[in-house]
Amino acid sequence: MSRFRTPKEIFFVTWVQVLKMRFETSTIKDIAKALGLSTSTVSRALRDRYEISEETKKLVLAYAEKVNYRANPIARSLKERRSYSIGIIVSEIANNFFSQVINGIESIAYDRDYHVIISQSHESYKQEKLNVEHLASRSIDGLLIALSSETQDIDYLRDLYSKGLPIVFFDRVPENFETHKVIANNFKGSFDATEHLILSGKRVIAHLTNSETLSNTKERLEGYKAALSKYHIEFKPELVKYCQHGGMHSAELEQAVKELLPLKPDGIFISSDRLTTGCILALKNTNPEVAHKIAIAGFTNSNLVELFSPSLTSVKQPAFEIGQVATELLISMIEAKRPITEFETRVLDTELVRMKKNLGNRYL
Amino acid sequence: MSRFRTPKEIFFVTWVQVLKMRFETSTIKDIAKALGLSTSTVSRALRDRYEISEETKKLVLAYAEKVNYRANPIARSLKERRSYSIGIIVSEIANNFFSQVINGIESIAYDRDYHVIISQSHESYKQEKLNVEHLASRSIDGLLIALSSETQDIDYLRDLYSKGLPIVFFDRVPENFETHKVIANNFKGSFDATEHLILSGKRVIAHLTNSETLSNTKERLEGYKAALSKYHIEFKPELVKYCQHGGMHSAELEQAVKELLPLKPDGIFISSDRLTTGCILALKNTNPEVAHKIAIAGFTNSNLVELFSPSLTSVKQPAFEIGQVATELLISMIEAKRPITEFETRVLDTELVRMKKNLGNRYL
DNA sequence: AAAAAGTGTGCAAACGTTCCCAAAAACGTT
DNA sequence: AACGTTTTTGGGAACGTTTGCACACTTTTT
Repeated sequence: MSRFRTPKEIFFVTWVQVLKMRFETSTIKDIAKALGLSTSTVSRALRDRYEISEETKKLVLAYAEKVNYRANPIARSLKERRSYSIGIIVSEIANNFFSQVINGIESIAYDRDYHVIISQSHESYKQEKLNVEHLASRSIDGLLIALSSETQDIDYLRDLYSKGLPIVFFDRVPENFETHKVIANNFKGSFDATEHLILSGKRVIAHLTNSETLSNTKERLEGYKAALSKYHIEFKPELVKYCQHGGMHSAELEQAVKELLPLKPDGIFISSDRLTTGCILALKNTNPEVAHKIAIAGFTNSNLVELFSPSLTSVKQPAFEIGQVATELLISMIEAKRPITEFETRVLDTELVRMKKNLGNRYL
Repeated sequence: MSRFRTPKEIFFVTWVQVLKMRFETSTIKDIAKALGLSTSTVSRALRDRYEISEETKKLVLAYAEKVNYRANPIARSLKERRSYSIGIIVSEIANNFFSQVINGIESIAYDRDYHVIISQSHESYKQEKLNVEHLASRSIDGLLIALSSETQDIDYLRDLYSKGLPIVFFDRVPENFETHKVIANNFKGSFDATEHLILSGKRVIAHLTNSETLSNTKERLEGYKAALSKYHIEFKPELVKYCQHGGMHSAELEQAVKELLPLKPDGIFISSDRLTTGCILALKNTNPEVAHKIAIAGFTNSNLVELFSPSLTSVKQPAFEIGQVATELLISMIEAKRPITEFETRVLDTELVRMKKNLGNRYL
């Protein structure tokens, strides 16, 4: 019995394989041959190096144009050991905040000739780690990441960082990790929102928030507390509810609402996009009769808040700008002449969008 | 006077360049050397080829594991002339429909070891073309695309296709382009929505829709017409408003609303996600007094419809599934043994989510 | 006992670039 | 006229893989 020496795979020729034969994309070599030059000269001419005479450059450029030459970025990446691409990790692109951040990132990246690869963690630590490692193995030049709500252990990021992968955190940033970070002014945003609730006469203000471990959870809690304290309202821990999964599971939210309502809050301050919309939904689903009696203020970048009923006061983060700034910092790290040692944490102000009284109250 | 022979660039050493020296990622060569084997053997062992003895395989695998070997996908891409990545073009990731499609795409792609690169056209033809060409030059193995609302000329896609780039269209598909396509059952979705409006007593039903050139615009118009006709309601062309930019500019929507209202519609059927939310916003902004008097039914995949006021009846597309099916078709093309000649257009059913009476009417 | 077949491994070329190093050409200077 | 300089070009290795082919060794067949 002999082993199968010529297994099927050998005859398995895919369409790509057939096509690549005539997917005739001209290379530097072709140009060189056609023009009777060497590949080095052509390469340099195309990259507009000083060593090449104007004449030759013109010649090469014209011919390249004629045959519609496109440099092969893969080959370039291999040679230069970098990919001109940056990785992005967010929990969910369907989240308005993150999609706006991504738009900001792209606006800068494309300008600087980087391209971006987006990955979603879906608020799962496992998924996050998997994606980051996948990206790293695709040799991205840098990473922009907002941690998932589950993430506690960031040693895997430390590892990559110490191996030379530039990383910039945004929105959800770790505490003990020395690199650039870009966040919204969470304290002030929360303070303003809570104060707004107080000024409109609310006294029992609950706080619904994300996983306790997230950086912005802490900051937002502080803002909430500070506002209460300014108006001499006692802080009651039982009015604060944490959602481990960031509102990814509706059960989690309904549970939180269920626990909160018996405490008779007349206002709720909610600290994240997904939680805000999720909470209103849960409220409407489980206790429609009180949904319109509780004033709500929350972080959200939804551009549809004006449509919501019950209406709410929202804290809008400068998402686009956060993306831009983070990208600028990242690219500066990537292209820095020496390892960076001075890191900055940029804090961008939020905007409070007050509920429109005329609309908001009409249906109360 | 001599030219500057040693320009600054020569001394411009970036951090990446420094780092890649010690970004010690072990290669096949290293493994080979360490184990006293040839690179070919190692390569084959890692790819689990039949020619290599079990013994050697074990050895190699163990060592690779030990030094945490990661294959360099760039090198592999260069050699194999494919990148194991597929490009996606949508108009806007912030759009619920598209972000759900993307989730569907990813769910399949990652399983099959492809990774995805997302680009946004922002409903601009120019941007779309630019992005596609950028992706193509990054040697994606295939393309999934929903055309922008501006797009008329798809010759540039034909070009790439004829050069061997597999393309699958979804949602917005061209007519005269022979390839796989995946769409929702737009006719039925529109019919159902329009019928729903009629059955709830509306008789003057306007239709707000996307650019006239889009495939699904036509199909949805037909569904709308068919429902009218079934109930012997005369079709009036002046009740149909097209939005060239798909609602990207609020002025466009406000203009449409302004033109529509004098015709005293008691119902509006809207044919796209962005238009639906945009129209309600425009209605509320320009004519809040009538906003709640007009029944609205529209395509949208927003998971927040329940929060909207005025509430609406929505047509939900099976976005996730559309993404999955499109990806499966694309990968089948990429990996096909011979050029495909039989193409299919998959049509997936939509779901009508009726407005909740108890909520919807409470504030009328 | 020799030939044939089966099995495991290695050599070397290729993928399309970039860039170091040298060589050739053009130009001045003595 | 011979030699330095400056400017322009080319040769060829390298980046990390994959793979056709050749080779050597082992086993089976005749």
